[in-house]
Amino acid sequence: MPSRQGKANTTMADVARRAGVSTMTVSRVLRRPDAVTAELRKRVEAAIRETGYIHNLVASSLASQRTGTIAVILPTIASSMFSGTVQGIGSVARRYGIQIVLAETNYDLEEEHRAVATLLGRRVDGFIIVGVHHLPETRRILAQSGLPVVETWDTTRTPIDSIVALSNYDAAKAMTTALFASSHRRIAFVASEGRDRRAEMRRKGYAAAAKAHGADPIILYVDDLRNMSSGHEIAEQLLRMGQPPEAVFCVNDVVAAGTMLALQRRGLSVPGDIAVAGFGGFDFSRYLLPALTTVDVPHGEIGERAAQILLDRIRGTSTAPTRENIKFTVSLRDSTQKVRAQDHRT
Amino acid sequence: MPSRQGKANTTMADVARRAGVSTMTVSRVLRRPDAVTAELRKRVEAAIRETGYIHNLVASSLASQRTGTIAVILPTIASSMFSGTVQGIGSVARRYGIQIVLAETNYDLEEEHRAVATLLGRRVDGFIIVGVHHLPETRRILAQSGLPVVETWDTTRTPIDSIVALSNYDAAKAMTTALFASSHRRIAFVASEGRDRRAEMRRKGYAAAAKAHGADPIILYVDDLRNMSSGHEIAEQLLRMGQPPEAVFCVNDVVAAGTMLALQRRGLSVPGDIAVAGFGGFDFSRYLLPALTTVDVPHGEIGERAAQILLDRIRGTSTAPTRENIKFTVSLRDSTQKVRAQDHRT
DNA sequence: CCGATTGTTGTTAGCGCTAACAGATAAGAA
DNA sequence: TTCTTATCTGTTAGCGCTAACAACAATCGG
Repeated sequence: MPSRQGKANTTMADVARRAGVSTMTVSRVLRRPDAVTAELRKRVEAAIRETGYIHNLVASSLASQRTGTIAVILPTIASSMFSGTVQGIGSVARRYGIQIVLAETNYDLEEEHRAVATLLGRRVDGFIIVGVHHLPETRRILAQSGLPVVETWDTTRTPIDSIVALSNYDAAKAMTTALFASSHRRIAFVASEGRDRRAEMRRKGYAAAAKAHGADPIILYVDDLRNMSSGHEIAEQLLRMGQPPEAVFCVNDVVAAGTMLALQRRGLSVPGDIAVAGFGGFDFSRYLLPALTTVDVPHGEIGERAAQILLDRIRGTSTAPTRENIKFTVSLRDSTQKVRAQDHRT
Repeated sequence: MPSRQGKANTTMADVARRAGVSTMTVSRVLRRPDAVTAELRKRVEAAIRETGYIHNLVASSLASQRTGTIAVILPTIASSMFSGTVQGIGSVARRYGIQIVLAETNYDLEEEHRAVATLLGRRVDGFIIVGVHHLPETRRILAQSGLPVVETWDTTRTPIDSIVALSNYDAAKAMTTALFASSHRRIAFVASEGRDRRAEMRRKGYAAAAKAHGADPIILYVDDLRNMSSGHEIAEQLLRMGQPPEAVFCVNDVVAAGTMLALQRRGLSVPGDIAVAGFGGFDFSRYLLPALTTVDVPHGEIGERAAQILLDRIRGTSTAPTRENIKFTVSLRDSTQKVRAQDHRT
């Protein structure tokens, strides 16, 4: 019977015919070249070249029950927030010839669920998910699928499967403590109302450290944690306060940079008038003027470890859930050190 | 015969049996719900819920010869360079229920070729590719596949298929001319030796404008156009020059920001001592201090138009190659002076 | 009241590939 | 030599779904 499409694509059978072998041999040349004698391999490879054959991975996936892809589910791909993580994942995945499929949730659990469901439908071989907070329904379908899952960038006692854990709480607490140690006394925190659990944990870590130092937490809220424009809102709020804080610890480096620039734009000196700290150790932070104090997180390492754990589980090298804790570093730089403050010009 | 895997997944047949219909009806409920009577649809939907069935899109793709995915091929996904474009594509794709698969080339044509080949193997329904310069072999397999292709972020008289064109040459020329118009006389350009054609075109546009104003082009080279650290190299080079230029036009905003901050760090004033301009209109540029003069490009619009054109072609709404020209704007801001923006068209 | 039209559901035959196993051949052991 | 054993290639039977068409029921105009 003729093709349903009428437009005949080159298939493995065409290659096999041309090389005078079975399709199975062509398949082997493509997937495990060592399993075929050099002579046959050469003939098949020539036939592939001559016919312009392209291995149909859709059919291959269906037959082999493996797609050779892993899903990476992020709150956001647009901002630079997780690009280091993605790169780390990519470097490992490339080594194993595994493809990555990226999905974005916009910090929305419903969207996350939809992404997971779709990717299960596409039969990815495993999941790396940023965050540990999911809909019960999401946990259910993931567990039911039996696929390996690595959660990351947060910590929990009850991961779905494996976890590359980072304690945002501890990290924010450490930064706050360090700020107190550099003799800042009134320290505010910039947070957002909302659905980002990692941001919440940072706020709590800050509040705990503040209380431990006998200080009342001062929390400023902004809408968008991904945009430097939030810095203007912060600056306004700070200037409106009767007794502004000496230091502002922002939930991430983007907001911190925005805040610092907005303050400077209004003629204030950082850290002279107000010190500013961020979170995340984004690449640009060290180049700002003054260089931004931040909680350095090894973005690439998080991705690499998550990918390695996932791939070990996919390949069956590892069979038990793994937990790995990621270390952070409080990097005190000029934006909070009064000593080396530099003058600044608009 | 038992499953080859031993582990029986819920299939459409299970759902059909439970709902007392044929698999075809289940398939219809999933793909074109209107084509099924409400009564049957409800029964099938209930059966899907009860069994926890997940539509196997791999099998679906193989049978229907459509994957419902499009490939987006970018030089880099990590930097913020193309995140606006991706977002634009995403907003359109979501509307049509189409998934995006992202691939990264690292500005390497060989890598681009590998990405295209793999994605052809995954039987994506179409391609959006940043750039118009490809290996002949890449053009060949794309053309041979018969799939719609939209190239973008550059311009050419011989696109593979459709194009959302931006003239980097004209844009850089316009910026350079604008800088001359604001009475800068010695204007340098920051470029990279290398494989990025869009960067090359900007350099040429700059050089053309410089010559048109009777000035000798001054070109500074850096290695990495994606990293703010390049700014330090530039600052060093500038300071080492006997007669430094009055303005530096950087190939993109990241390098421009890095340069500006590196100059300021060395105690120079921008624009007082040296004016700095960028290219791309990245979000952060307006928040810098001073705000960065840049060539504003409608990132989101590029993505939206490319996606719209591609999807029209996939759906057969449009059958002929389309060309669309994207407008850019020279946004003169404080880093060079204070004048109004002007419009141009590629 | 009947053939034609429209709308809905089922049947059949693959989509293009690979797992599992069988068969063939060469190499090594007894 | 004969019997393993190891290595390579081919055969068979799906993987789970949907396009195309057939079958059937409902609706309609004359």
